[in-house]
Amino acid sequence: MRKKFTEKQIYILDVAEELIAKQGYEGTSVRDICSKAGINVAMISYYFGSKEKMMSYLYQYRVLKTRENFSEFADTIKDGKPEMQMKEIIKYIVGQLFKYNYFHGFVTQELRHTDSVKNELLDFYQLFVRKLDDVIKKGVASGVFTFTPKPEDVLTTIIGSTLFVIRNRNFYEMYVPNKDEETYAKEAEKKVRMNLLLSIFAILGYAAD
Amino acid sequence: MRKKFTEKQIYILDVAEELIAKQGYEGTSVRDICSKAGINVAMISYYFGSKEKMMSYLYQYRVLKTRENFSEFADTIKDGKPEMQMKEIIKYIVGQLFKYNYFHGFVTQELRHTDSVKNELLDFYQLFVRKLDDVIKKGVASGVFTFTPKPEDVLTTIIGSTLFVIRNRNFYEMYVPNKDEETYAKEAEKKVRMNLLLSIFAILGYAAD
Amino acid sequence: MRKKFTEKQIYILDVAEELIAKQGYEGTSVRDICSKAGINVAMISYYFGSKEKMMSYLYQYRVLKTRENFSEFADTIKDGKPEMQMKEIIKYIVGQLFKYNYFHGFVTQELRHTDSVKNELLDFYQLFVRKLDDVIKKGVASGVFTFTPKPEDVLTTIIGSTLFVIRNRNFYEMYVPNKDEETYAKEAEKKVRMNLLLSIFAILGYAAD
Amino acid sequence: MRKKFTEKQIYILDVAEELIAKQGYEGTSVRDICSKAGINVAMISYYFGSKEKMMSYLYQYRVLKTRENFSEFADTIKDGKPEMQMKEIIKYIVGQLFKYNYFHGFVTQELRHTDSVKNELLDFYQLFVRKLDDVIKKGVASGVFTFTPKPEDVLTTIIGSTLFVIRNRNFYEMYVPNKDEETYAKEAEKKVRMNLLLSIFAILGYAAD
DNA sequence: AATGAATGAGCGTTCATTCAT
DNA sequence: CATGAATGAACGCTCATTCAT
Repeated sequence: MRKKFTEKQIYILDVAEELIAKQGYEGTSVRDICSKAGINVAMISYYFGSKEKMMSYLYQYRVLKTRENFSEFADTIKDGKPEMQMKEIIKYIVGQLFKYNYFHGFVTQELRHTDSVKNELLDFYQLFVRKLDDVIKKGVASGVFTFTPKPEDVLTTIIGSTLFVIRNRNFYEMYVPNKDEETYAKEAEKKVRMNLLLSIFAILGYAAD
Repeated sequence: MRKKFTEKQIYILDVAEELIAKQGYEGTSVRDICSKAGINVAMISYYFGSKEKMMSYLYQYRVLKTRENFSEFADTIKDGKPEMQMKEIIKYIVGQLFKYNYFHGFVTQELRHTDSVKNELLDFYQLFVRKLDDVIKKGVASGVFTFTPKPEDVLTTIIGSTLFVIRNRNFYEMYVPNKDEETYAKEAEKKVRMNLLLSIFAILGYAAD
Repeated sequence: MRKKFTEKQIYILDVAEELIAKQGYEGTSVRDICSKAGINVAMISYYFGSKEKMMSYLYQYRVLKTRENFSEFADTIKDGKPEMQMKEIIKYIVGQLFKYNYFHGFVTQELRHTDSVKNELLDFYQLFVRKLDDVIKKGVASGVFTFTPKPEDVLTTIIGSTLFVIRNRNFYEMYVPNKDEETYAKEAEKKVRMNLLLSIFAILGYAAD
Repeated sequence: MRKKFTEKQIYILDVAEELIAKQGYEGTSVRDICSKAGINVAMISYYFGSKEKMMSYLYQYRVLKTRENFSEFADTIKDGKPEMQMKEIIKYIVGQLFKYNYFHGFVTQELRHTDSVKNELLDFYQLFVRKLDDVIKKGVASGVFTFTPKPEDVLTTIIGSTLFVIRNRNFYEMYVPNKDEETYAKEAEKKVRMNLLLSIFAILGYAAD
């Protein structure tokens, strides 16, 4: 059963997420979070039980939101052609990772502690895998795709490449025209998306006509 | 000029690397490291000056080793055909990441502190970019490759996908036949390598004959 | 503007002062102070920020108190005759040094660190110098004193002699009749005061009639 | 029985004395001393047994030297008139304190630990007390002095005033014409000596004619 | 006779958490 | 419901000292 969060709790989770993504879980003290959030140091234990539980709730909360979001998204593309669906999925995943990079930045790094929680991420990834599987199969059946790469590998390429770009900004920005804080993210996102589109459509043996 | 390390220092760095990769820099105490290494708590300050300097040395040491290793590798493939070279590069990078995943697991996460050090990593990545660029251009010139994807994007796909697999074992192991501790790594490495080969050769428009 | 201290802070400062006067700043650990005060080791950082800042506050606090105290004292003698005033000043300074010897015991020894703080002590000493100057000049003008020794030298003799007695108890107690813990201080104070009265009135060429 | 010191030990003691006088006993680490002396960190334990014992030896050594020195001095004045002797004693004590202020600067501050050692200082002070007593009595007998102040009080005034000046340089230098590092000490010494001469001859009721 | 590697204890400080209000 | 004072444990580090050579 999942926890319902109050507005204040959500606010704290947002602050915590940002700091933790920047500084790491251990590198972010409860005092940091509370100070930035303008609340009492005792509040995190008070609201969430402990720092670690807060982390768990933060995780839960973001997964929940992302699931809901993905459902909505899946709906919007359900009637499209496979190649369009694939293109939209790539765009969606890349976009979400860039938008919530705070979250995804720590999700695989900081959750060393809570194994239970990892299963939720698993379920979540499998949502994507299943969706990709559908699209690939449908495309192959309709003849628009030639090959059938494993959906988990396609997902791996999408998420892996995007996270690498996000986490290695000082590397990737050398190849991105605009480097100022505001536009970099947009340019980088575009570049990695283009790369993934080419790469994945190539491996699918997409026969554009 | 770079520091030379004694055997004992290297031993400590190895222990530290493993723990830090698992638990993060802040999550790994000096006491943890010394306890696991069977040495006195004072030794890290004694040998390296401080925990942070140790981190820097660890980084330096591993980059140094990897550079040397890459030079040797580059030599062994310098006379091959482009498609063979590309295949070997992919195999090499994936293999190195799996072998030294301890190191690469934290390299982009834990080095928030030392900007100077990031530049070394940058130089290092650019070694790969240049090599990939050479190979792609040569392949296109000789007609074996049809397209010219950006080398930085190819590198991004290779490293990103591999790290994702390494860091999300509990996801990827669902699609890997053997899951026991010993053989998993080997199987996962093979799977991700195959995926990358297909993916990158597809995007290169490789015309096998 | 100066910091206001809570009762608990003042209590800790008192404990710290006593220990530091006995054992020196470096020789007194935070654990010593907290243990004697019956509080947690974290409290000194908690209340004062750090051990060093605590030292600074301790100094500030005592100077403040002593200044206030001196103002009151100066008022009580302002209408007396110069010889009476001089006598009272000597009595007052000696008395204060004996009473707050903990503080004066370290004031010139332990404040190697904080130059800023030394200026406050300087101002403080100059208060005495000015007052002594007034009294001497008035006494000479009225004919009750014959000579005009420098006020800074008079102060030097008063404070120097008294501190020497306080700090070299095992020397001075040989010449003091009662040596038990309770009465020694009183006897020693009386003896040094008598010596200073004789000495300073002699140098002033005091013509008693 | 007293220890005999080798040249190297004396050298180390000299270095230690200077540092300890500046920074205090606790504020001076064995590493500081050894580093400044250009010797191995283990040497202090090796030569003296421990840091604390070294301190004790340092003390012993300086007292020994000062005793010998005083004997020589006492000889040179033994045939003079009491007023000349008194003048020379004051000059001698003040001079010694200024010359060996390193030593005297910590003698009453840092020897909190070693009670045994304090007795030696006691003996030493009593040498002065006896000498002063002789001179005073002789002067009174010969009619050149009128009063008989206690010799321990005279000594207290001499040592106390001088040490105060040495330890509170930033106070006293306000009243000293030359303040540069080289000449300050000389000027301050002269000023405090003049003050003591006036003060003590006044209290002795010295009838110059 | 002297070294330098290594130790264990203790340092000042910060941590997440608790508790009385 | 929320606070802020207070806690004990752990942190990275430096200390005087020891020990094998």
